[in-house]
Amino acid sequence: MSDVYRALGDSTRRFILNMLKEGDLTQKEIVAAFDISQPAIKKHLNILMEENIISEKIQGKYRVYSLNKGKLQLAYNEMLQYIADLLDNKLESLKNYVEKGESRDDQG
Amino acid sequence: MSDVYRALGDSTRRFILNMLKEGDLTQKEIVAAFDISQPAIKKHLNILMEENIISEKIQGKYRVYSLNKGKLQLAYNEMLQYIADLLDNKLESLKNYVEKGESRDDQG
DNA sequence: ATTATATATAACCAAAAGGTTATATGAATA
DNA sequence: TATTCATATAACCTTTTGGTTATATATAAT
Repeated sequence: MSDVYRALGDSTRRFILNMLKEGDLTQKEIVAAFDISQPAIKKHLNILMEENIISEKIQGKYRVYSLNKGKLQLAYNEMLQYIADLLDNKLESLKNYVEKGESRDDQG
Repeated sequence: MSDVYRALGDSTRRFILNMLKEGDLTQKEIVAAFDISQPAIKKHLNILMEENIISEKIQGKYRVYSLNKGKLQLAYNEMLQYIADLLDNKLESLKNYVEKGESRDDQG
């Protein structure tokens, strides 16, 4: 299992991902959304890129960042599989659980 | 949001959870499974207990740890929900994905 | 060509995380 | 009772993490 936990383990990074959900953004735009410095944001972006959760495209003097949804989906599946195995869960009920937050037929 | 990312963000702790899936274990047994010291393991156990992902039962001189499956499921649900929101995920396709490991229709 | 803008990078810092050893304590056993 | 075993805890160390400021570089605009 890749270390998506690390990448998602920081609230600034989670917020960056939330921003990128709405659409691609330049580094400048991302920096502007926070109270921390450009190098600090850059480090977060680097971490997200190391985990392949976002990717970077050079556009002149800009760096445009976008969500790597394929990778996120893989991460999602890995985690879902992991928890399903761990709990001997029926994927069906887990699916409901995530989607609706309901039907906790606790088969622990 | 509780700090599940922190609790699950360490591979030693995830391994401990895997061990506890098989059944309750004493601290001694858990320590024996790793190359790190008893106090180090104890710290990991404390973190997992702080997040209520495991619980401890005193049995004489032993501490018996058990997985709190309901809470673990909640923790994973939280993370899965976060990623699902990022992806606007249809969980139907994910079901296939996990079950058959196929159909990577990269919708990046 | 000069200046301004966007980003990259180096050097540094404080706090947190994960580990250690040494030792105390409480329960079981010889 | 003395000893051993399982665990707890204190003190400490190193590395990582998340941040800083200062400065370099590359592109864009004057």
